[in-house]
Amino acid sequence: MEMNSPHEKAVQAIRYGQRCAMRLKMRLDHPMADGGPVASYDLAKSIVESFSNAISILSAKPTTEDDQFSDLSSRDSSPSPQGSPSKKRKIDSTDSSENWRDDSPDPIYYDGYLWRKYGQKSIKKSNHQRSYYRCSYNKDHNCGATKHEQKIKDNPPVYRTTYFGHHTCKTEHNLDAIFIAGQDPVDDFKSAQMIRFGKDLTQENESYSKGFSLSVKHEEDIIREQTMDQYREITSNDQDCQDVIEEYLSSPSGSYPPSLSSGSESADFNSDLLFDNIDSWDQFYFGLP
DNA sequence: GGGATTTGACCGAA
DNA sequence: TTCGGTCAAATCCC
Repeated sequence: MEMNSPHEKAVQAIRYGQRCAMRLKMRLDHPMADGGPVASYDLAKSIVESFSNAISILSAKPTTEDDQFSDLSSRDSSPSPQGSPSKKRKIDSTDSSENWRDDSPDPIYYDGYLWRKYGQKSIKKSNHQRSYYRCSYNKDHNCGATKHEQKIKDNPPVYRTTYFGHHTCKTEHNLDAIFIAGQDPVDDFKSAQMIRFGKDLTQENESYSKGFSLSVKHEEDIIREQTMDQYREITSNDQDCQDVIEEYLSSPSGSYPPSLSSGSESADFNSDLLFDNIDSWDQFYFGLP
């Protein structure tokens, strides 16, 4: 599948979100109609994901040195410390290859691993404190992975997370597998595909230890709440939704979007998802079987 | 009560 | 001596 420029990818992501928003709007306007098997929550999830990905793509500026160290992944595109090394940079080429840094507009709430905070320090040359974390399995599995996180810019906010060491716990609690299973067909989307929502994670949790599952479930709930907040904001913009609905209704076939016509790009987004199974969106983004 | 976080103390490197 | 990383007791929260 040949991908287009980052700008075109962002447009495709936005269009996809627009289609999902349109369908959600239709469902809200006509709650008694058969809206298909896809849950409204899943539609909202896809909307948020697609817009987040568009933002991530458009925010990337690989021209400056600082940005070359940035993987503009947010909490809804959290990094896999070892999952996508191509998107990260070594801090020091002479140092161990396990050191990575990651910049994000938000603190990284979830990056595929569980961390326990063990310290916080004021840094001389910074107005912001640095927080120190080590892997929660530091003792259980003798995992030596650590990271520290610090706000390095105020406006716009940039949080820098620096990772150290290997996750020796990874083989037994490999949440990363959820994130990096299979190869994503669109490389530039990798940096924005780290969140896992709802039932998929819940199903995965069943295979983990009790405590681990509870911790992950907690983060999942946080993410779900954040998504629902964004969902409410989206659906509150009624005029914009109405414009989309009108565009949809004006389409002779009723299919969406009427303007998604440039051939190859429509193939990259599974429009069937809008009327069938939202899980295929996960397959598209996360490469899940 | 137990696990997670906070925060001042401690320590080593520069 | 300063600074950054870690320790560990105190505290918080479920």
